[in-house]
Amino acid sequence: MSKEITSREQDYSQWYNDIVVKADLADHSAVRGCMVIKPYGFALWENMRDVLDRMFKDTGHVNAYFPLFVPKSLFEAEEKNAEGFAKECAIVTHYRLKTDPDNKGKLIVDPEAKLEEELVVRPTSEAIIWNTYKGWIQSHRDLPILVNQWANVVRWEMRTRLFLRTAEFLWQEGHTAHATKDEAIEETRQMLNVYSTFVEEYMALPVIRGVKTPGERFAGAEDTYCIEALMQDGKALQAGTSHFLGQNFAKAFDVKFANRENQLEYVWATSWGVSTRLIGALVMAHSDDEGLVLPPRLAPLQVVIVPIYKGDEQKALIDAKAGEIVADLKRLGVRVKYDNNDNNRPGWKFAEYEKKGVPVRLALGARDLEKNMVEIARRDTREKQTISLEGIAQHVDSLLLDIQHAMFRKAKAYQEEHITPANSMEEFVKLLDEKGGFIAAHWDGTDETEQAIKEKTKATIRCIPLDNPQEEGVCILTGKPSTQRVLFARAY
RNA sequence: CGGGAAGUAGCGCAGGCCGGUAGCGCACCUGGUUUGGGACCAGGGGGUCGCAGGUUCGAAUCCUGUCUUCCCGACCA
Repeated sequence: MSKEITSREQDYSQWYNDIVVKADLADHSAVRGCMVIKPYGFALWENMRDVLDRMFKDTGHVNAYFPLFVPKSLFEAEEKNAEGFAKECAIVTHYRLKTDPDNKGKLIVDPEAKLEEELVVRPTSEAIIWNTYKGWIQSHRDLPILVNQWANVVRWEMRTRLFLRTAEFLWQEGHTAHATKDEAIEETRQMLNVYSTFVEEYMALPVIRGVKTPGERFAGAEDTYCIEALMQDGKALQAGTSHFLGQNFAKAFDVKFANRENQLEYVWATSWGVSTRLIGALVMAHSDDEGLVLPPRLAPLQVVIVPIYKGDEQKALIDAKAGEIVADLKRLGVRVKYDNNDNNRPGWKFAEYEKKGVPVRLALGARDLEKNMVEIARRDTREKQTISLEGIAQHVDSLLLDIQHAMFRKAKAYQEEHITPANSMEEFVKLLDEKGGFIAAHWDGTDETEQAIKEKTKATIRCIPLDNPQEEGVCILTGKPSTQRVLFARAY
């Protein structure tokens, strides 16, 4: 049992906080609700970012950068979007400080330096981007525009948690413009697929792809598609969203193009994003009471080699052998570290690298060397075995792939076990309290019913799955007819 | 933003009622012995007691304000 990490059983929230801090992913900062992402956590984000960036480029997108500040008049142009974010905006009202005449050495806001128009710190960039696109688009030949930006955004949250909900976070936001509705819808769905592929194949986390109900939809969107993942405590987490924005922003910012018949039409839009919240999902989906468990494809460090020796003579021999293994692994593209720091003993290193979620550990001692063997331990199952050093690099490389797949299968099995049908409110509440996970239930399709269920149970409709089977039934709350089950859950 | 708890060395905590030299464990530094699951011995360094005011001869301790974190609630496209 870890000395530093609260067990999941004892306190799931504290367990999560402990992992994030003790595995060196992030820390609280002096700014309320804002975190410092530490080098190890940022390395993880960089790996995620690099994979996603490649996937975006492979689907024809290019990167650009738009300002942090949005003039209030632009921000309010798309009314629904503005209203949706109004309550959580940070606003810049002044541009200068001055020395406090009554309190030497202190600064005050200079009342003379009030901005004529306030600047909203972007909670998302649709407004500034669509204002810009207006100047980029005249003809159908200018379309589509397929732009992504990697950026920070600010949402003034009341209650924050590292990675899951912070006042400032890092994300990418794709903003595309299209000549036709169908093409925009196709883009929205394509990016949803990019996200689900990334989360499943790289994060080893199965997701449900679906569409949000009007009540859960992005403000200003016609349709919000999402991927929903399940955490170990049975709560759902929205891992990514892709919005079909219709012509809402084109109309708000007057963005028209001349079609082939030289008639002016409003442009069709999408936006889509994933954030550092994915790191929170990764932690909560796979980790255990010993610490972080990382999927090999994203782990900053995939393999650590720990030497076990008595005296400098043994150490020199082990150093030499480990050097060969490191070189072989690097040739295979494996991210490996040989930790022969003499300040810590092997047991300490074992615990340390388990805490940090390194997928594979090799322990190499004098005894092993004599027999040409090595002890190999996998982080996901914590299994250990002693195997031959012959072909060790290839063995490790294929073990990394095994771990990647095993982590996905385990999470997939958990997800499948936690999608449960309910046919009455009693059953629904009992399942929520005792089992958690997604509950598939009939719903009459109204916002009122959705809200009523939320107030009663804290569960929300996470999504209506794509390709959802159609099935006659009655709403669990109102008894009105329904044609399909939707997925409810308590969520982050 | 409401209700509760907390903030003292890098980390975890004691001290606080009852004001009077700021402590313990881990970590850190030096030396030595060690090294197959979080080593041991000896010596040593490190603090504006979250911050700002106030009471007092004197404040970690009492009073007021404020900031940050955690838990519960409200909020969360």
